[in-house]
Amino acid sequence: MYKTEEEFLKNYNPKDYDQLSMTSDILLLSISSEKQENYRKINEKKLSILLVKRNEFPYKDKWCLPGGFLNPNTETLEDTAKRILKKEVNLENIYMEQLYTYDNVNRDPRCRVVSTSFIALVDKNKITDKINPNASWFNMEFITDNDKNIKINLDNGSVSFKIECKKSIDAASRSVKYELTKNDFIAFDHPLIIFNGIERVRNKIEYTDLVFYMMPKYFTLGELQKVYEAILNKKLLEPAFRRTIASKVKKTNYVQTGEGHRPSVLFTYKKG
Amino acid sequence: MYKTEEEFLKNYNPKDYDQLSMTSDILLLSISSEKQENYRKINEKKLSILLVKRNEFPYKDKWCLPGGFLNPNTETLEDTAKRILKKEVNLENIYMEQLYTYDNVNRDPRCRVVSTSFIALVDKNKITDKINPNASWFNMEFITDNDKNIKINLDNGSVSFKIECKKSIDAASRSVKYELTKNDFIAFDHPLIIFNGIERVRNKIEYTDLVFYMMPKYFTLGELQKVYEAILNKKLLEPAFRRTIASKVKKTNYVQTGEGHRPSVLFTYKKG
DNA sequence: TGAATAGTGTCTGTGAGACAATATTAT
DNA sequence: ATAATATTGTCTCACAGACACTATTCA
Repeated sequence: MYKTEEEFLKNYNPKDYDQLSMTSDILLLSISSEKQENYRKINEKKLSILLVKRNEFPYKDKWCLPGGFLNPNTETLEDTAKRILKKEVNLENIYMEQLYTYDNVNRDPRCRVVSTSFIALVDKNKITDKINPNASWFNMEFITDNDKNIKINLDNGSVSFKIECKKSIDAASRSVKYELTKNDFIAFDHPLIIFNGIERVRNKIEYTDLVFYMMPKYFTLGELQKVYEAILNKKLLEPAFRRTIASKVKKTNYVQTGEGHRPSVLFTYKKG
Repeated sequence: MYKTEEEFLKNYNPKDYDQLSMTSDILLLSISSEKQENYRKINEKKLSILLVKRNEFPYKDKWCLPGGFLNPNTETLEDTAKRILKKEVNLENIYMEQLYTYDNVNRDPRCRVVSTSFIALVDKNKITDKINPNASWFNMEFITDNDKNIKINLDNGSVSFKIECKKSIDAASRSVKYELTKNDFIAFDHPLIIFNGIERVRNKIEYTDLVFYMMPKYFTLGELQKVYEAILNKKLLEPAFRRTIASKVKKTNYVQTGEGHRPSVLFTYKKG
């Protein structure tokens, strides 16, 4: 055929083959802090995610993860994700990691679309203005402690709905598969991305410092523990928690007062 | 614009937007067993990977991972990977998991190609005939114990070459990045896939049963330990290894004899 | 004063690291 | 007999789970 690579490349036309579109979808996670009626009680912590209400076909009026099409000429998938986040919540330089690539043949009714998903973590307090009016934070509540049937309630203050799935774990590879059993409000296969992303974060906060991307600069160990508990959806023992977290935090000279109980020392994240 | 989703979809033409091509690349791993001169010595175990010699542009005459273009109309990326494996090594129903999606804008000189990579594990003994003549198993040798600069020697009996990289670990997320420092023989960004894949397998054999996909039906605990050591690139203590592996294996009534030392009991994989 | 959280002490059991000792084979 | 591996015993140390105890604040 061709004698040199240059010659080959000059004659190569990608349009001779079937092509496809790709999107980046972002699971943006943060922590909500809900004031309690009882002044003594500590603020409740919940994991929350950003959803966007679609005002175009397909899945018009359903909620979905922020996402958008890759520009194949200029962008990496992470570039796309960053561009979308900038647009939706006006945020830059936040933590992001690739989650998984979703590629069911019929996952998008428009055409063949393969989507690479990303997990992004942020301290919600940093987001103040210029959030897309169609975007909204939903607090997550894990309804079941059951490890097989996972029920999640999503609530943004005015809308509330549930997604449910059956989780199965392959014995040998420990890889997790989710079979969606309930979903009336979320578009595409995005519920699966949510389930998988939470799984990833749950695993990783046990052996990484990922939580701190969602924490404010100063926090108490009690708050930090509540955040762990919200993500893992289980109670932790205080002494054990403090022992294991000790190497990751640094005590400050500040304390948090005015709360009807012994004031707690404020800590910051200690790298390394 | 459109009043119904059907109407919208009828008028939607993906060709109005820039599209791209995708490939699946497969890191097929197995274990080699090398006879020693000394009849008493146990067979040496090495991790080995399948590479294919390219006989077309681009990267003509270089080696690469088995891979191929996704057919966007019919296939998932895993379907593509399976089709390729069937073609290259005539194997079906082997273990496979998605590794990572590689999407540098210029990673392929032909056009924009995003590649999703898969890890596949197999017991090499099952592969006997009908292997693609351009494909070849390369034994891997980790030259440095250094955790930052990773040097891997690849050898298929007639060709031998090295790939090297600098590994850096993000403190907070524990995510690993590789910067390629030496590679003269492997096409595309496939060395990165190799480094990442080995990392994944190393992590996962510690808490999953993945090794057994690469083991024959019957094996001794000594062999199994050698396999772990080959993958992890470090010596393990025997009593500790046996304690931890105990729940995953089942003793049989067979022993392996004829080897100049106390015969060892043959074990099989025990699920659950 | 008391409700509520903050923070510390310590006992126990599990499991990995380390080293030692014994067992069995082909040449 | 010996080299080489197979297999088991056991001591120690680190660390998580569990529970108990003390400290401090504001209404």
